[in-house]
Amino acid sequence: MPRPREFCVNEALDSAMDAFWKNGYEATSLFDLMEAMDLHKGSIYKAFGDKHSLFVAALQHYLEQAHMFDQSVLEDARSPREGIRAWLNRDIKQKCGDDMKRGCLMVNALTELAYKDEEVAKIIKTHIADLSKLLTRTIQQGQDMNQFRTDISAGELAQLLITHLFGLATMGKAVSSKSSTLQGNKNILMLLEGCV
Amino acid sequence: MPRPREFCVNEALDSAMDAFWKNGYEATSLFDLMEAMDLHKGSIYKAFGDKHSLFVAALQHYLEQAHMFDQSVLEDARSPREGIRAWLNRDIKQKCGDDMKRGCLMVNALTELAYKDEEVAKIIKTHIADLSKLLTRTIQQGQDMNQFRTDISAGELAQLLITHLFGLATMGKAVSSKSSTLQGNKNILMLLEGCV
DNA sequence: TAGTTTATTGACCAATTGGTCAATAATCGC
DNA sequence: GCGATTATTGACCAATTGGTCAATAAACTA
Repeated sequence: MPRPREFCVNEALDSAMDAFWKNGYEATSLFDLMEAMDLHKGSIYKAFGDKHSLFVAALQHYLEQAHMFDQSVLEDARSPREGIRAWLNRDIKQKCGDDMKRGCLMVNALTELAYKDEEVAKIIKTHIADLSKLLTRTIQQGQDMNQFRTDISAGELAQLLITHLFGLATMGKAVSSKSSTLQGNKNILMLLEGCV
Repeated sequence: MPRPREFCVNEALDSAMDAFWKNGYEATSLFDLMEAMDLHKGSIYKAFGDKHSLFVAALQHYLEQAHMFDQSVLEDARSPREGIRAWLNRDIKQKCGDDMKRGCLMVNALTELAYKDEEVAKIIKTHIADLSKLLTRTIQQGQDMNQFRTDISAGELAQLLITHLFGLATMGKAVSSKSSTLQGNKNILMLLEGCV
């Protein structure tokens, strides 16, 4: 009985995500969002609530995709070592173009908002914990197969990897070269292997 | 012959730096700055120019202090390995309290602004290059003294360390525990040492 | 076709934004 | 004390901010 929605919620969320991704939360105005989503103010408020709720929705949208990606990359690999390598290199071809400069939406949000925004902080903490579990499991398997050093626990190596990824997302905004990033990832893998 | 300034430029810059550090560039309003610096609008504009110029000045103020700190920590250490260890742990006592959540002003600025702000991006690129030189020199010395692995070049290890530090600055905003950070730094040092 | 329900639209709003400027005040050399 | 020079002050501004709402439109059911 109601009048149906004229736009696709998922597509609109994608567009909002892109806008926030490039310019951050504060610097993205409602006007920017209207342009990006191709919607009028009222429609945005009706469908997503206020600006902050929209941001949270876009962030969660992003994290869901990221989690699915992480999971499949790690689990579909031929070996734990291959999985970690693929996970590190992820979409390195695109990421080292201009896109590198927008970094990772989660890292951007963490940096810009975590200090004062508990809701965003909590969402990201949960995602980090999930990712940590995923990585720890893979590394554990790799240790069992003698692919990774065992003098540092799987959990701690996972933590190191996540910190490295966060660093990469930031570093890419200043210096983004495909070859140096690839080289860096290769080195990190060497460090993980230790003395065989 | 002129009327002298009533405030200390350095102190005012410190206060502006703190304000930007906590809340970022966009989210810090002129009003916030007026309160933090205890100055009227006109005085700020007369002394520092517009908001962006003030931010750049505060950032440079921060980076000068950081560079002096990095330099002294690395060069005053008893050995290269000790230097890197001290550099990693830096002010870890304060950093893991509530202060951890504000992260590093440079990393914050890079994340929030580099995508669209060439001036800020350039300043940070230069600082990273300087820091990289400093670290590379120390690591090189450590390699010569057999304190660090030599199968990865000093420059690449330095790059890895900087990426790790950037990651730490971000990670601290989500998960900041003194013990886990210390443990992580210990692990990174182990990785640098390789098989002796 | 009438009625119910929800979506779209754009005019509208108060508050805040970054920024300007003319009046005033303070210091110095003379 | 006078003039030159610069600092401080706060009133003022246009533009933009996030957000609301009443009118209109579209779909479905009955």
